[in-house]
Amino acid sequence: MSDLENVSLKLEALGYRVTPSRRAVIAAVLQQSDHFSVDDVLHRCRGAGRATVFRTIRLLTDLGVVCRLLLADGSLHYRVSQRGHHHHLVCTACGTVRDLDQCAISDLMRELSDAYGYEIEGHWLELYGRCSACRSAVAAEAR
Amino acid sequence: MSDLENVSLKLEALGYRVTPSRRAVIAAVLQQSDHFSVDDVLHRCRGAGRATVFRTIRLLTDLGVVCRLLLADGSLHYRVSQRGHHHHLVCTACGTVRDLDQCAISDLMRELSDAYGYEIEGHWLELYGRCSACRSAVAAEAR
DNA sequence: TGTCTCGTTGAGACCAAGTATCATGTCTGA
DNA sequence: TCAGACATGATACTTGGTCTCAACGAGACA
Repeated sequence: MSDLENVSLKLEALGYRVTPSRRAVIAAVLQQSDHFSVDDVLHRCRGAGRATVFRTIRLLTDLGVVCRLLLADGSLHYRVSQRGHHHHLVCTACGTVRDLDQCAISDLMRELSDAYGYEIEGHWLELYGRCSACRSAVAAEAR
Repeated sequence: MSDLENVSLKLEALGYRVTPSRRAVIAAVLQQSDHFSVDDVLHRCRGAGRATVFRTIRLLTDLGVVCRLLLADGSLHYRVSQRGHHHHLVCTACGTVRDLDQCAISDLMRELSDAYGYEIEGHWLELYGRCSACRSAVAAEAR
């Protein structure tokens, strides 16, 4: 079963209609190999209106099909999400993103919860750096 | 020496002029007991123009006098910063913010750096939850 | 078949946050 | 005194997103 059908079934199961516009947006989103902005999706499905694209992406975010990604410059992008809660490691040079295998700070949250008396409900963590490929490219140039 | 003078000296040391508009913005920022938006500052110093307020707050951010704070709803606020790099614990009920004493994930970053071959340059971490006061208020109501 | 309901649509107005531009004012150092 | 740099406020613009609204269309039901 394709990803598109998978997502369509998810939507239908929750009582949402799978309209041609929604299919177009979902297909455009699933085509993206890396992270993307709403604008990228808008360009890929000219037929669908701005509002529809925003609505559908929000829907996909709520469903966990895509996740939000805060870039180092503060702009908000999206990314197809293969798993549940996780974090990102963003290369500031080439822009590629790696998902971290699991939420790396659950222990930390327990600690903080005890130390400060907070009941921690959520968090936002993004890490920025240079991937090994970009580092070796820079090293090669320097030589 | 007051905080205002302190910041003024910092600015002057870096070659910036301390103009009446800048003083007004800095004073308005320092008056804020908790986090604030640019709009809050705009309301407090009517004399200064929008652009000047934005410019001055960016300057203060670069100087480390204020830090940026991402709220749970995604909106960007600012907060007077008493220390260097640190993170925030935001109460989603009453909105108060606690600074974490130190960067809590430096160990984690080393681990990830080794595991993924990234040279980690920066990160963004915000934690959201309910403070002990809000939790006990809810508990009292439930009784 | 007709019609009613309700989710969905696209267009476009609107909003908030921030930046760019520009004429003008002010400071500073020669 | 004067030129040049810095800073200003007003305002237009950009970006990213939401709201509104009339129209559409699928499904339920008589």
